[in-house]
Amino acid sequence: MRKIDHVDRQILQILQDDGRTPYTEIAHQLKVSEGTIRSRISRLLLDGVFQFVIRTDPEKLGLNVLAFIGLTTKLGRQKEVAKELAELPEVTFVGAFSGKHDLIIEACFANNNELIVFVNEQLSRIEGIVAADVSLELKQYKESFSYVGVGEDESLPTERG
Amino acid sequence: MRKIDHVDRQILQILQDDGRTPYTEIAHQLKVSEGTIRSRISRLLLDGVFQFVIRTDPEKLGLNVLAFIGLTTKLGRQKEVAKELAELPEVTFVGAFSGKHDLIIEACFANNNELIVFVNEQLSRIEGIVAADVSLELKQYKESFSYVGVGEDESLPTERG
DNA sequence: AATTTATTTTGCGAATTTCGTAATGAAACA
DNA sequence: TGTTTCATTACGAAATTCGCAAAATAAATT
Repeated sequence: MRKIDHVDRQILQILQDDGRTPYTEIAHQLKVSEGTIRSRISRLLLDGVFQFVIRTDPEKLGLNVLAFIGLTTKLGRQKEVAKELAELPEVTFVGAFSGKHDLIIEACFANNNELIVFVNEQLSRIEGIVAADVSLELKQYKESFSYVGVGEDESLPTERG
Repeated sequence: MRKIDHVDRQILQILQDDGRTPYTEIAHQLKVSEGTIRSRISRLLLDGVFQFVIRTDPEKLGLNVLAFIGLTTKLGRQKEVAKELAELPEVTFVGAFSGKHDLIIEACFANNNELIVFVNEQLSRIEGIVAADVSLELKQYKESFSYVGVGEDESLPTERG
């Protein structure tokens, strides 16, 4: 995979704000040709560095309850539990972690009742979940889906499988 | 705000997979005119239902360490702490929660060392953080940035401020 | 250092998409 | 039934994307 240089990062930065910014516009901002932007974007896409998506506002879709749930799983069942959870549409995030909880998931619901039904009925049905620690989101202060600009170029180690 | 109907949801679903799908293409798939797609999308954007963004792969950007950190804050300092945290580029998510932790944040780093430096130097500098409970992400099983298709239309309560 | 080789950038014309806008159609209301 | 409102459609104009070949750059080799 080719190294991601400063121009690439600038492209990503721009697309972060508006994923539909025309190539011509990006080209103009970065003072290169449209073809350059196009070839770089298609390379970044090919390398799986980023993808075009949309970000929806859960509240506007009627999902007013968002919860993080820390799970303790029975030894040896973690992976299976994770995969089962990932199948559920309410669950928007599943990760295995070190620390207090073996798995942490994020899920969203229309209301508190749906949440409690989820915990009591859906989670309890999954074999291997020992405990669930629910945290209800009261207010969101930040959420960024793009990691551009965190560790700059120099932090990039040479290569990686 | 106008009700989000099935066509809107289908549009969002398509854009979820590829945020650059042309209006003409969506129109063709949904068997309506391009103008309809265009007017619906601009309305959804105006209503803040969604926005065009990109999703970058942290690993491809050299960010191999992702952590969730549960924070306990001093009573009355939660909001200020949250705002300070939101300013940090490493921090990609900040939320206030009910439950074990007052705040939960997500942050990413190039390596473990940067993480420990962050916890020991950045977090400790913020006035009002009582305790930090770090969970290291070992594996990610699912992450969806769009909530379309969770609670279908019928789950949408009438209106909301 | 010179030459080859590989890669990136640029510059067009053609195809496609988006945009502006006015006409049409459909639902809500009086 | 007539009126108002709002969504959909149609279509030409403007802008964007695409395909591709030439030029420029960078990297590798001798």
